[in-house]
Amino acid sequence: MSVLGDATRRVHVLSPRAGARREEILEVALEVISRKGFHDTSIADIARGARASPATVYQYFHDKRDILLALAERVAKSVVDAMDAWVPLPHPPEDGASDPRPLGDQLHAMIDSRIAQVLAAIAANAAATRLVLRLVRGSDRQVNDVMRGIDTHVVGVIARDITAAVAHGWARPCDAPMTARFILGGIEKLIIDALDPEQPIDLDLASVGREIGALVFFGLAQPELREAGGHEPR
Amino acid sequence: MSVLGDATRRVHVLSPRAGARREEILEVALEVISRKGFHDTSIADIARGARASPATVYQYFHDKRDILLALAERVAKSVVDAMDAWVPLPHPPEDGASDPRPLGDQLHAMIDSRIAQVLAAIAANAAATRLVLRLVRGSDRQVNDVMRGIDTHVVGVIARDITAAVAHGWARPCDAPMTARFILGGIEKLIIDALDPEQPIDLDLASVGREIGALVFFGLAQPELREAGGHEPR
Amino acid sequence: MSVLGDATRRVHVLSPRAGARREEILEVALEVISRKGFHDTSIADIARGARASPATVYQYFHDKRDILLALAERVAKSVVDAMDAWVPLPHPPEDGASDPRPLGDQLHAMIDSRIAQVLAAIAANAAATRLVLRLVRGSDRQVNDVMRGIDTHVVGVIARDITAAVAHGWARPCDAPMTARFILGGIEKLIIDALDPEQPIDLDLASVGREIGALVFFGLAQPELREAGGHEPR
Amino acid sequence: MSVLGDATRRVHVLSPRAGARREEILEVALEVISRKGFHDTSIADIARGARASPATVYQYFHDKRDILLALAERVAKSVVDAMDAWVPLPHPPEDGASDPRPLGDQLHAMIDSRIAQVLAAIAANAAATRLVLRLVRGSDRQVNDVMRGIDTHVVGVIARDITAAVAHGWARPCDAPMTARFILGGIEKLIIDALDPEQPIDLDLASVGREIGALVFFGLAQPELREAGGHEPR
DNA sequence: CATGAATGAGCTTTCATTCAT
DNA sequence: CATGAATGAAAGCTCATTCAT
Repeated sequence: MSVLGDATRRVHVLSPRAGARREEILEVALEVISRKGFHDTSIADIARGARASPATVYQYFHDKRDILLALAERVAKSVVDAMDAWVPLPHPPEDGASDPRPLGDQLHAMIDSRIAQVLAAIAANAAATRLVLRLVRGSDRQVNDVMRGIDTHVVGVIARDITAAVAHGWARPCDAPMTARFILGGIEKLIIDALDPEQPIDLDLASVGREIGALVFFGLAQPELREAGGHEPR
Repeated sequence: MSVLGDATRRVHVLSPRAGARREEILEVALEVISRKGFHDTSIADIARGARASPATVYQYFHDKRDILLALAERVAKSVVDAMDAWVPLPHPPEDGASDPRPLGDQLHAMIDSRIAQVLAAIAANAAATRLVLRLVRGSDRQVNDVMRGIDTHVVGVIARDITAAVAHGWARPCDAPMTARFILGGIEKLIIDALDPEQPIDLDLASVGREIGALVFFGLAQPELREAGGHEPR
Repeated sequence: MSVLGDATRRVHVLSPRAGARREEILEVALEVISRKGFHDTSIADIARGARASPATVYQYFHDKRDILLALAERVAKSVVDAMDAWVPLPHPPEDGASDPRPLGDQLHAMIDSRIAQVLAAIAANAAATRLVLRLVRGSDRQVNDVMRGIDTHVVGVIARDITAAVAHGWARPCDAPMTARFILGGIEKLIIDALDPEQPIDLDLASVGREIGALVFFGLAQPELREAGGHEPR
Repeated sequence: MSVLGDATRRVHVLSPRAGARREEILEVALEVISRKGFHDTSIADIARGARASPATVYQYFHDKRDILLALAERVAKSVVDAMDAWVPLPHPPEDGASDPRPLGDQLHAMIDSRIAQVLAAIAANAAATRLVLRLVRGSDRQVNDVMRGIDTHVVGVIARDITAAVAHGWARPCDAPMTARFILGGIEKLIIDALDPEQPIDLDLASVGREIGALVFFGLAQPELREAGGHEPR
């Protein structure tokens, strides 16, 4: 059920030094592979980047594929950690207040903030994100599984938010997982563009958050909350 | 400005017979590459599929890359054609009517139908779609350009719809291109899943269209149209 | 049951030219491998010997191991053919004669001639023999099987001779397969020496035949035949 | 003239502790190499078996080849020792007796006993034997020399026996070295089969000794001794 | 136009061996 | 004395690409 594959495959427990070296190589691999793609990256490329010989790389990884897998698992772990961190957020906003307007505003603000958080996290890990977006539906079974795992996890968290909102009467009933997937896909698409090295559209994260937030808010909120939500988000 | 690269690269003007052979090879290439990926597909694979020798393939394509490019352009052309066909749709719905309710319904229905059209087109060209989704941000410059071209075109058409709707006062003001891109990304994500050969979620196109249509309608429609749009779309 | 593996593994039916090239490469491989051993022979070595590039070698053989296997099968075939050729020999010598002496002589002569034939055949195929003797109990399963097949076949033919001789009352009863194996081993040992490139004992085939022939004759013949068999063999 | 290479090559004089470690490593090496073959055994394999690191192995052996050489010399020493132990046996059997029958019997029994001894020794050192039989005509000059040395020594001992038997008038005149080599080869062949891990023919050492003993006895004994030798050997 | 044959270039991978700690 | 770490060197293998027929 875990998104991460078991790491017990690693030959031995690595000494601290060796662990650091391994990490270093992974860092380089992430950078190069996310830039050139897996197939166009040779072990020599990675070794060169880590100022080591190809043979050295093979002391830390069993395979070329093993590097990719380690990378995928690493990214998966960081994504899962990040998501788990913001899970507790959706507490019922201001139950004491009777005025519906603030509620709508609060909901809208909450959505905006979520989206902004995702965008910020992604912007901070451009290489990893690029890797993930390149790896989508690659040809390696195990890596695919890890990637699907990330996806499932993120979708799950978003869907849970939506389900909660529906349960609270804030959002209209809908197919939460499908909607979550749609929203995630939309966000990813915008990010792919922002990360495109050829055409660096200087994506203004704040405005993206506002636009998408509005779409999602109005698209999902119950009528009585909608009227209030249009003003001054964030 | 054209999405398609110029075809003057083609070695010679091909005789009708030869043109057919070329098409045949492309057909095979599309099938194999969309299934195994570009790097894991060898010229021999393609030649074998076309019951020809590798050398023969080189009489129709200059490069391995050239095959991919031709494929991309082919797909681009078909996408553009498809999009151009449904562009004329967004005529102002029932200008004569003064009742805002039908207008909301009509808008909602229109959105649903658009989405359904896209989904249907994609479902009918699974191989091409898989290819496109695998090719996203590949490492080849020219192919990238073509892919971006497709994207830009589709986004443009959607954005034009949105802009029109805003102009007509049906939709609230928004960043049309960004919103269009978001919507396209969402749809693509759902499709990626549906096409995943490992986990063939039998995607019910009708229900997808309804869900996404609702989200988009409520997300974009002006308040006075919204109340009416919730019923019986399609 | 056949000593030879099935040759259906070969990718396609080879054109005459290609068949010749393949044969040529095998020839070189036989020479080099029998001289340097399998592990110390690189594909480059073989390619060089055949005035081709390593890649060319791979057009005719799937593997490095495949070359060895083809070689083993080739040798197996030639050995089997050779053995089958002399099988018909052991017809009952001179049934009409009542004098036991000529019978002993004839038997002894027959044995000598058999041994001489084997030695001659081996001497004529020094490289193949060296290969076989180096390959004994190698680490490849399939090659091992082929080698064992050769062995079994040769032992079987010799054992049949012995069994026949026992049935005719010429030889004393004995464990024919074990005896056959012992004789074969003895002959092989002498050959190994003769082929040793370091210490080329100029093995006089005639004298070897006489010595071993005598040992075998006296070792197996029935008492009444023995007395006669000591003179003028061959 | 010694079968053993000179041991002066050893890097330093080893302390008793170190000598034991070296022995331990050799033990492991013998086991692994005899099982997998020299080329398919890595230093890491040996080190792992000895619970040491590859670097440690290099403190006891100069080379990978050096291990093999040490192993060969070790085996050579043990073989020579074993042979030397049974050399004194062929004392003239019962000179006082005038009856030729017991003499034939005794000779036959002696031969059987010799063969049985060899077989027993080999059965007790399966690994070493397997190693020797795999090493036959390998590609290393020095190792080859050692192996040839073993061979020469064993052949020499057997040949001396034969020569003595001829001198005593027990055996018919023959080419003793060649005959000795033939006999040794025959025995080796039977052993190779018995040790084949794929096809473990449960070789009954007693019956092998009897069969081969009879063949050798009848094959070599003078006519007047033969008649007597057929009964109850051993 | 088709293709059998050949290959240069390059890649992944292994392993004996060294050396600073 | 032991070893973790590093690597030079080489091997096997693949494949896009060319060319004479």
